[in-house]
Amino acid sequence: MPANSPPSDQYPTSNLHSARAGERILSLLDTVANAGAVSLTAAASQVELPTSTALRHLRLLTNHGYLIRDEQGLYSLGPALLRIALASQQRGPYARLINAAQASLAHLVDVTEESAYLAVRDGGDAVYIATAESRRAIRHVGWVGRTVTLEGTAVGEALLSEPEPQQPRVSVKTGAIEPDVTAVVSPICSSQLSDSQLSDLQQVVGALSVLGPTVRLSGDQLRSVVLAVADAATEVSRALGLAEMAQP
Amino acid sequence: MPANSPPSDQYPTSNLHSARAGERILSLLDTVANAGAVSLTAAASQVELPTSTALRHLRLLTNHGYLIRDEQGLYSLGPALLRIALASQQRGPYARLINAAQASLAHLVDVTEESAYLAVRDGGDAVYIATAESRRAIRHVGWVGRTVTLEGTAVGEALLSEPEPQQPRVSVKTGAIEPDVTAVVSPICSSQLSDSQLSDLQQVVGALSVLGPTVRLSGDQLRSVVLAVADAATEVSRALGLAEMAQP
DNA sequence: CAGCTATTTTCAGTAGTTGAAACTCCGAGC
DNA sequence: GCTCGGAGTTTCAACTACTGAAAATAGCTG
Repeated sequence: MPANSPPSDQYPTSNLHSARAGERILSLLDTVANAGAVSLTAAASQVELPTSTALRHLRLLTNHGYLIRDEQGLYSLGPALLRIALASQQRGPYARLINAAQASLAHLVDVTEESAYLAVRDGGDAVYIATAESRRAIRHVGWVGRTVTLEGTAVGEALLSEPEPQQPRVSVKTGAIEPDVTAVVSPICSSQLSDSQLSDLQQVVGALSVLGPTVRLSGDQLRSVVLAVADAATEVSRALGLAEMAQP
Repeated sequence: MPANSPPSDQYPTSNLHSARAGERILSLLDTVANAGAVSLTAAASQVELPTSTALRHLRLLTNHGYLIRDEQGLYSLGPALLRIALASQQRGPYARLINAAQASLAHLVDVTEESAYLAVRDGGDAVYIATAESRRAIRHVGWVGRTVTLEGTAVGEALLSEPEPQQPRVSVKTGAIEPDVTAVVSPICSSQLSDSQLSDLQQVVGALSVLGPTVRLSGDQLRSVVLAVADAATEVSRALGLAEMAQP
């Protein structure tokens, strides 16, 4: 439960007034997205607003197709939001990252026999945005679209780490989110080459995770997974760089 | 270009005040989604706002992760939207539809050798929300997340048609959106069984489209595609009904 | 360096937003 | 059938959060 993603640091939050109406609208949107389907009163109490105010905002969102209201009066995500979200998945700035990572995710599954994920930062959280699933009977599934805090997690460590393109650091954590699950994560760097000077300033743009039951991730097995993840991350970073050449 | 989706009819638009700030924020989101990557001034002029006002709203969206701003100052869709997209694909009200359709989409590709899409209504437009791609060298791709008008298109005809569960009507149109592309579309019905009385009132909830180059869609080939699409649509409608039984 | 354009900040006026309260609707219990 | 309670909707006066012109700043280009 990543909370109603509060203004989230990471961005300088230069405060020229605080936009109350807007904040509230976005909070409501978040609430509905997290809950799946909410009633007016539930949503209102969640964001601590009088129902009359909440109703007005929810109406706005509904009139624009961002939400829909079913016959029982429950709000859920609407087609307009889906449109934008899908557009972002296909053509947005993350599309290239997802493309570049897909092959490496599959390869990671082949080598490690555990599920592999791609994660990016969203404020103070990490979101898993793509996956390749392990083929074993017991496996880690269903985290695509989920968000976890950056604090005290392996993904967090990776996403917040300093960019080190050549020798990516690998983070390993056990039971940070769920008990008996071990995560092996390495950051993906992109060479944001600023046009003016060719000195490319590196930046961490995502992370590759391998997630599996702790019992299968220890000793030699763990060691080989760590190496595989490190390799995969460098591979993706490189692929990203090449893609950048091709399509500026 | 579906315009900055204006309050869009279809919804009763009960007007208790008009929420200016909110309207503008949503317009800006739409603008960025359509444009892909926009500068402040471009976005501002698009929605006809002074840059100072636009800046404030764009900041809000950025602070919440709905947009991101690259080093050149261009705005594009942010990670929060990705999160919502994936969540909605898994748990949202369209998840069931997407699930029910996935198999039929794949089957349609096998049978017709053309790309197949699933579309739903969004105000006065249709949005393509899922696809299975043809495996032929020349094929229709990349329309997921795209929106087309309902007027004069085959999808439009299907989505606006009266629900006829048993014998779904198939619409065929050539060159409505792009020249040399033919669309074959059939509506998907769901039996929204209202709890009180068991008389289920049918409703069109989506549409299956097969899209391909006109040269390959004529004569006998076209005839067989029409049949395939009709079958697939009934199949999905049926699957939806069953799913409803299982998970109320 | 001068001149341009894009972006950011400031600030006073006011129109847009707010929420308590009153009202309606609907289902449950008696 | 009538009453009660909770959820949703509407109203409206109060007020503050929003607005946008203008001025300041940053970033290019010749």
